[in-house]
Amino acid sequence: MPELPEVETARRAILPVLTGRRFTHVEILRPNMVKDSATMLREAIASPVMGVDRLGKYLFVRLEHGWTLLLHLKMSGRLGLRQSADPHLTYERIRFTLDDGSLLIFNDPRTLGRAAMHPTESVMKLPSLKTMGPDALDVSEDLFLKRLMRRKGPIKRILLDQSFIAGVGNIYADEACFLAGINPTRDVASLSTGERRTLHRAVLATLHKGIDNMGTTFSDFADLFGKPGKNQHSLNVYGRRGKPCVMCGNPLSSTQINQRMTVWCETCQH
DNA sequence: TTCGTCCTGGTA
DNA sequence: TACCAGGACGAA
Repeated sequence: MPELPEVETARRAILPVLTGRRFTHVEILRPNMVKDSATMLREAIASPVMGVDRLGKYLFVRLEHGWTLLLHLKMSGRLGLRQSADPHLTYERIRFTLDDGSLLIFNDPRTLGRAAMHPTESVMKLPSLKTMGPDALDVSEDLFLKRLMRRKGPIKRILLDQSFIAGVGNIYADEACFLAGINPTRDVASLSTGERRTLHRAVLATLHKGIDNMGTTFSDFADLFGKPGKNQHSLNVYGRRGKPCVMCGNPLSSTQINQRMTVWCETCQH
């Protein structure tokens, strides 16, 4: 599931490939993934690429002439690069042809991913973006404490809320809580200042480790050339419900928060 | 605030 | 064959 580290890994991979190039063609194999912006996508796509930015889990491919190609990988999307003669990837949904003949592929088995073209000047006014909080990697301790002040409800739910900080998803939320030694079901209002600081450090450390490991791969995520990340080997709680805690050996607990599987250790997280 | 929906491959 | 995974959005 692409979260901030997977999206950042993708951004770093496509940045040198796309910058200065131009798309010559876009082939939309799944219209539901571009919704109503197919026409604009086809018309604006030929503008040269100036760069690739990221905010939370969104990628912004900056094009000349005031256009931004917005990509969200959602659950199972990944970007791939191949030559036209290479075999197809298994779930190719959108193919972007580059002016050197290579293909940037939006691969997505579940087709929940989205691609859209918007004028750069108004892209941040989109409903999904204008309420978004700061990127998790850019949040200082002071800002984290300040933004946490007004919040209540289970800590896990706050971490998943993209209007709080952007980029944390189910995997890294559970891992950050484990690293902080904080029970993800606890009401955020009950956290001491010290615990809030610890949680902030844990969120950053968890995300940076994910990036250093080139993302977490179960079945879907891989880099541009199909190489999987290796962060899945570093996970302490995600996907390990009922299994022994890596710290104390007691079986890990689980519950649903925000309809998301949440796993933690009753002994090590308070 | 909570729940359903979009989607479909993988697994039990 | 039924169920599960889940990010974001929209409806109740």
